[in-house]
Amino acid sequence: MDPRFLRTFVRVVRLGSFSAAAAELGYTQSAVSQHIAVLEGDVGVPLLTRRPVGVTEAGARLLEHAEPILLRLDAARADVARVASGPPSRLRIGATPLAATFAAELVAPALAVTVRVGARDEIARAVAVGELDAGVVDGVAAPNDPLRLPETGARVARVKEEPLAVAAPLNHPLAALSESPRGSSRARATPVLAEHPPFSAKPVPRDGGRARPATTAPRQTGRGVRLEDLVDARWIDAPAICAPLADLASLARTEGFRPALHYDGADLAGLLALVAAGHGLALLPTRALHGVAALPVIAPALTHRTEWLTDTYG
Amino acid sequence: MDPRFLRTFVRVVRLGSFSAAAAELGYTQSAVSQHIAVLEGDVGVPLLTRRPVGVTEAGARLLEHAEPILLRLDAARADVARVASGPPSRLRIGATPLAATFAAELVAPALAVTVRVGARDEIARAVAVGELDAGVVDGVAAPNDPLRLPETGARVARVKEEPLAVAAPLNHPLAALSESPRGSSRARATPVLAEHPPFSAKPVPRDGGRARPATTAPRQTGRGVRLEDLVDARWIDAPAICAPLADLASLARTEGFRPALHYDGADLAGLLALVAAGHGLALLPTRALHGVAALPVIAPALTHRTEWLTDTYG
DNA sequence: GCGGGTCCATAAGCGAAGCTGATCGTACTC
DNA sequence: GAGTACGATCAGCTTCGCTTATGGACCCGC
Repeated sequence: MDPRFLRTFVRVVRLGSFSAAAAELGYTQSAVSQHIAVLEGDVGVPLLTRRPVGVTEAGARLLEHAEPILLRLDAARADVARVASGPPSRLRIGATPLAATFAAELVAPALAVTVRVGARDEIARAVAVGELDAGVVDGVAAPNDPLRLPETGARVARVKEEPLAVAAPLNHPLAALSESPRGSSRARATPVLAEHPPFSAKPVPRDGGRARPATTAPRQTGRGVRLEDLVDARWIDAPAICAPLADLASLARTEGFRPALHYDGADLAGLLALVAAGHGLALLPTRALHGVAALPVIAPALTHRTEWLTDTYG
Repeated sequence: MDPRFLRTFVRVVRLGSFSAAAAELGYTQSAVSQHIAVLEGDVGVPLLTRRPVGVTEAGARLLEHAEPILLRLDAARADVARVASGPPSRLRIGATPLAATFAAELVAPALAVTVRVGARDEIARAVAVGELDAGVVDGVAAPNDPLRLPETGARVARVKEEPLAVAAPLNHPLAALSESPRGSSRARATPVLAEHPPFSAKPVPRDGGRARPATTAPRQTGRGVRLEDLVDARWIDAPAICAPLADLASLARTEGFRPALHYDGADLAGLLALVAAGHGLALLPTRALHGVAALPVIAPALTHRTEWLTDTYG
């Protein structure tokens, strides 16, 4: 179970080829073949099929352990390197597109700061591995539920939760439910802060003392939409921005959300324009909506959550 | 970052001695010294102090990654071995003392079953590593919060949540608050099942689709006690049974729960006898109480949670 | 203060592990 | 049926990691 072998195993599976993996990893094809042979000899069963290359059942089980293990090894090295190098002179921050607005308001302007925008898991990995000093990521989750990030043992320092709404064109039949029908004026949502540490000062270990309120958030009972009633609506899937529809199925415990339109960009404005033009609905934090109707989501209980990830010096 | 080196690093730290670690691991002292030297050369900073042996800051950071990594490696091997060996003929179940009662009611009596009782983390580790086929563990957590178990990528199949109560002698001044003052009759609590999978059939990946209800549990507003009002009471700490007082501090977000009596056993009857005799209070699931007053806990929101851990064949 | 004991570091040597380059076998293509 | 692509296997060499042996620092009893 040498991590080097696990690494080549993962790469072989990803590329579907021994030779290609060898090329990427800087080995000869022979070495890769031997790596896999050693792993298979170790566990006693074939992990891969050959011609074509594919994972066996046993290989699949190994694979779902191998990636977190390798990630954690990198995180360990990065963590140690951080204490060795002391507090950084410049701050590298990563953020998901919607969360990027927080990066500005949270950073002390003392240091040279660079901000990198990327996908959620990518940011989380980069923070774990030390490429970034901090990250701000967002996503949809049940209230007080942490976002599901790669397991790195990283820390979540601050948390913010905001209400979610379904973005719809202003002339949508359900727009009457909108919290405050508005034109292009800035949305005036009242964010529901998680009660506990609304931007607490002290970093909290991710799995250890994960921030958790003793009481539950106030239950919204007023008008709004139930997501399951919108299963058959036209949805715009914008996975780079917020709540990929594929994830929604498990979050809302409802099958069948199918995208009518796939939006591959990371910019909010383009998505909102599509919504406003009636191409479909999108699930977004209320705060982010303008120029469209915001239908509050009353069921299931979901919030838009923003987490601030740091290493120890964060 | 060879896992073998990490393993000896962990062992050296635990034993505080190179030589002792070498003896336990079947190496020579020289090999252990070289292992540590290689690790230190790899990361570039000292991980240990010598004479006396202790962890440096960097070493501490490595240590908190090393143990989960090693555990996960064992889990990976065990997971692969399981698919290789097919469904087991006999079922080995582990359980924490209070959860053991569930093991009986949940197991199909088809297979030869052995039950092993142990501490929570020990059971979770044994399941991950394949020593056990399933485990039933319990603990105190905020509603809908998972128990904090070692990270193994294991699965939680079923979940049960029950109300908690403070066990007090029947003549305790607060006993009037008791839900139903009773003598030695069996407690008649109405367990609050987590709404989602009240013993659902399908295993759920621990971090993936972790069971999470869309709505929040009904809020108990009736009479009862607030834990913070009992900070200065005499508590019996029975960490082997339920809710070590040390953990309570973070769960209840209240410092200062100090044990007046430390109970080192794992049997409930002995603990209840101590409570009944007035030696102190204990926090336990209501269902487990008899012969004592059960003061419902109204704040903070905590439940007694039982989780059913399985490998894939569970 | 000195000898002995304990403990970790270092050096030398050796066997095994792991990588490369070359070759072979097989399946697919045209 | 020749050509090509890809993985398995073999031989040889380098490197790694273990042991044995030794060295140096600290502690203790007398």
